[in-house]
Amino acid sequence: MKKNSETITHGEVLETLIRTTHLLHRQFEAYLSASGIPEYITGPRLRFLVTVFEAGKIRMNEIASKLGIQARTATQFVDALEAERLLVRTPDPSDRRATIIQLSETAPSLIAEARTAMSRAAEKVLEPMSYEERVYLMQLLDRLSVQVESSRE
Amino acid sequence: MKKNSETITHGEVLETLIRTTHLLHRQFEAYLSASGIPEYITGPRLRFLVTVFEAGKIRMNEIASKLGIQARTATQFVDALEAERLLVRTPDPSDRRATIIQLSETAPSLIAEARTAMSRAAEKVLEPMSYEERVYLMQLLDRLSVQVESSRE
DNA sequence: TATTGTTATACTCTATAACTATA
DNA sequence: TATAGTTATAGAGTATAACAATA
Repeated sequence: MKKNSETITHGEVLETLIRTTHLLHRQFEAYLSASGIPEYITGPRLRFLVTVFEAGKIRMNEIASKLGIQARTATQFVDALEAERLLVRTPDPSDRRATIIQLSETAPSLIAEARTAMSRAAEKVLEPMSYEERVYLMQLLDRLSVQVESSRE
Repeated sequence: MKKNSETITHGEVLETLIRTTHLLHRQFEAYLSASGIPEYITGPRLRFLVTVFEAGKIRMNEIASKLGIQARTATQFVDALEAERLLVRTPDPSDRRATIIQLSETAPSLIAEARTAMSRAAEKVLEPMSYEERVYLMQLLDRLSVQVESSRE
C-alpha cells in the first residue's frame, strides 16, 4: 500500500514474506487446534506424517534427509508420534542397524482430517484472491523454492 | 510446474506457501549466521530489536501486544537481549509498575548489519525475479496479511 | 572404519499459572 | 479489584556430541 512511487528493495520483499508467513503460520495453527484435531498434531508433526504417508515405508535416515533435519530430530518426532500410536517402528530386515517407519492404521484418517482443516483455513485466507491470482502467487513461490534449493551447495 | 491443466486448490496454495517459507527461513538463518552477526541474533530477536528501534522507547506491555506475544515471552526476549547488552530496562516514572525498554548504544549498528545481511540474502533469493514480479508478489502477500489480520476477532 | 539410530544435553521460542508490587 | 512484569514450569522444535550395534 505504501511505496507507490518509491523503489521497493529486495530486503523489503523478504521482510514482507517473512512477516506474512508468521501471520499465516499462527492463523493456521489456530484453525488446526479449533477443528477437533488433537493438540499434539502440530505443523511439523503433520509434515512428518504426510511424508511417511507419501512414502509408505521409509527409513529414519531417509526421512531426515528428505525433511532437511538431523537424525536426532527425526528420532524425537518418531518417539512422539509412536507414543500417540500414529506410526510404528519395524526393524529393516536387510540392514539390522536401520529402522523402518510407517503409519499405523489410525493415522491416515487423522491426516485426512488435518488436511481438510487446512483446506478450510486456506479457503478463508485466500478468499479475496481470484483464481488467476492464486495460480500466479503459487508460480512465484515455486520459483523462489527452486532458487533457494539450488543455492544450497 | 505441475498442475498445468488441473485445478489448483486452496490447500495446495497454502501448502506451497508454508513449504516455501520454511525453505526461505532456513536459508535466511544460514545467511545470517554466515555473515559475522553473532549467533544469539536470531530471527525473532532481530524482529524484537527492530520494533524497539522503531519505537525509540516502548513499554514491555506495548511491545508484547504489538508483536502478538505474551508478556512472559517479552520478558524472556528482554532478559536475553539485556544480557547481551543490546537493550536496557528503565522504570517508567509515570507508573512504577511499568518498565520501559530501549536500545543500548551498541545495538543500532548491529541491527543495521543484520539488515544488510538480510538484504544480501534477499538479493540472492529474489535475483531471478523481475522488478515487476517482486512488486506484484509483495502486493499479493500484503493482501494475505490484511485478510488474516482482519479475521482475528 | 563408516553408518544407523539412540542417549545425553542444551538452547530458543512459546505458553499458562501463580505471585508481587503498584494503581 | 485490576494491571505490569516476574518467577516457576512446561512443551515443541532444533541442534551437537558421544556411543552402541551393525556393516
